[in-house]
Amino acid sequence: MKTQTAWDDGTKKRLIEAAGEVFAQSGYRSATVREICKRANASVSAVNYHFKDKEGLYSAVFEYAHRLATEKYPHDWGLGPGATPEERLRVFIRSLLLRGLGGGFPAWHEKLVTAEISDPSGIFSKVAESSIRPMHGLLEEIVRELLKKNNPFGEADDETIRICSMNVVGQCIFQHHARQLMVFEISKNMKPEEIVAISEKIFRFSIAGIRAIASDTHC
Amino acid sequence: MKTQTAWDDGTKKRLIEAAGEVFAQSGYRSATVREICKRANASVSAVNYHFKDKEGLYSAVFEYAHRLATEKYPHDWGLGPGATPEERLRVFIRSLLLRGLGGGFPAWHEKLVTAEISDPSGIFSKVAESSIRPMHGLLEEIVRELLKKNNPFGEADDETIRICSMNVVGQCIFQHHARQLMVFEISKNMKPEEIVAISEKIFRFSIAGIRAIASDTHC
DNA sequence: GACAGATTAGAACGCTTGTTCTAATTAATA
DNA sequence: TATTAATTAGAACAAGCGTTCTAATCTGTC
Repeated sequence: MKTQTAWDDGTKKRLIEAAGEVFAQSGYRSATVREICKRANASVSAVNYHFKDKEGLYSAVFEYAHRLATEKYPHDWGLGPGATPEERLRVFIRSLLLRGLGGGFPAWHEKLVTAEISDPSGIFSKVAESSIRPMHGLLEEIVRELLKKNNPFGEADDETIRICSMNVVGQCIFQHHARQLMVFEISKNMKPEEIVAISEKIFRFSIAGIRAIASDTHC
Repeated sequence: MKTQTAWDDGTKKRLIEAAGEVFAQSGYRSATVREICKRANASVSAVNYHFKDKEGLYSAVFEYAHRLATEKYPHDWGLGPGATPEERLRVFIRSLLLRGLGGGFPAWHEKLVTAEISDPSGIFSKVAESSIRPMHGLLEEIVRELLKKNNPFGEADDETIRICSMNVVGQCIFQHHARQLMVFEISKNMKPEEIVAISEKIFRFSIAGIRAIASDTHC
């Protein structure tokens, strides 16, 4: 009766992880179930049995990847409630980069996101709402605090907050894009120290940028 | 004998423009020749006759789009040779955004690039080298001057220059991504004033970021 | 060992893809 | 007008896709 044991070490997990790689590399439409099953050493009927659809498999992959990624690299990396917005931004950027640029299992989560961005499958909208939205909200909250802190008299409008947030995310996402383009094999993963070094540069870049924008708002 | 007249107003041009839209929206693999031909009011054999392949059509589209985009929005927007690097960066960012966010024909060029980034077709590497490389080189030259200008004693290494350049491009590219994700219909184009306003914010953000990075380099 | 349910293997089906092929049509020249 | 080449239309083809189906196998319980 303990059929759930299969989840941890059975074909179900193997399928999810193989699918994650393929989906991340090729996008939803271009990925084929046969390729996924071949990598997972499973039969094509297994995906139908466990997930009903290719679409069901994709949703499962996305949820699994998101759970793993945020467990390993949370947005608030052991930060106390009294942390300054600067610290929170630094940690946010570092986590986002570690999640996407590192090798191994949680690596293809961000690649999945970026693949979805330029070739929307439609499934994304339903599934990713729950994973993207709160992340986005957290970042905007950080940016709002930073803007207010650096210009207490001016009022930061939503448009300004949104653009600053997008600038931060854009810098991080583009790291995946560019490296995926340069290096053909996806498995070429970077050392954590390198990733942290990059995130530090992006952090300083962004902090200065936000402060500049803050002092631009007519007070 | 004047068979080249067909290029300007014949099915060849219609095919290219229809293909541009479809490729930009769906990526190379997901786009179908039948859909392209339907939009262009052409027969499926026309693509084979004029371009030999789906791949040939793609290459033609890319070259055409790149030519149109850089003609309409050059990287150096009527700037004299004595322009400051700050001015050149502002113009660079503005052109990049106008090229990608505006509606109409040159709009899908950048979308093509971003689609290619996350779902590389392999054709890209050959074709886009000539369009991406010089753009990238120009931006790195601007960044190098800015870094040196803001810290005459420190020497800016290549890694720093590259990351700053990537940050600038990442912010611009992400504007396409995010808006493509939010708004489903691709034809939802923005007004030029809005685009310029965004580019101005990104410029101030980036200038401040680069200056911060410059003063970080150990002198 | 025997039975029942869970799981897998692999062929089969219907559909869509890119490409090719032949006949029809158009355009230009003499 | 006759002839020749350029272009188009639309059916046809092989390959690949996601999915479904049935028989085989495994797994746990009596």
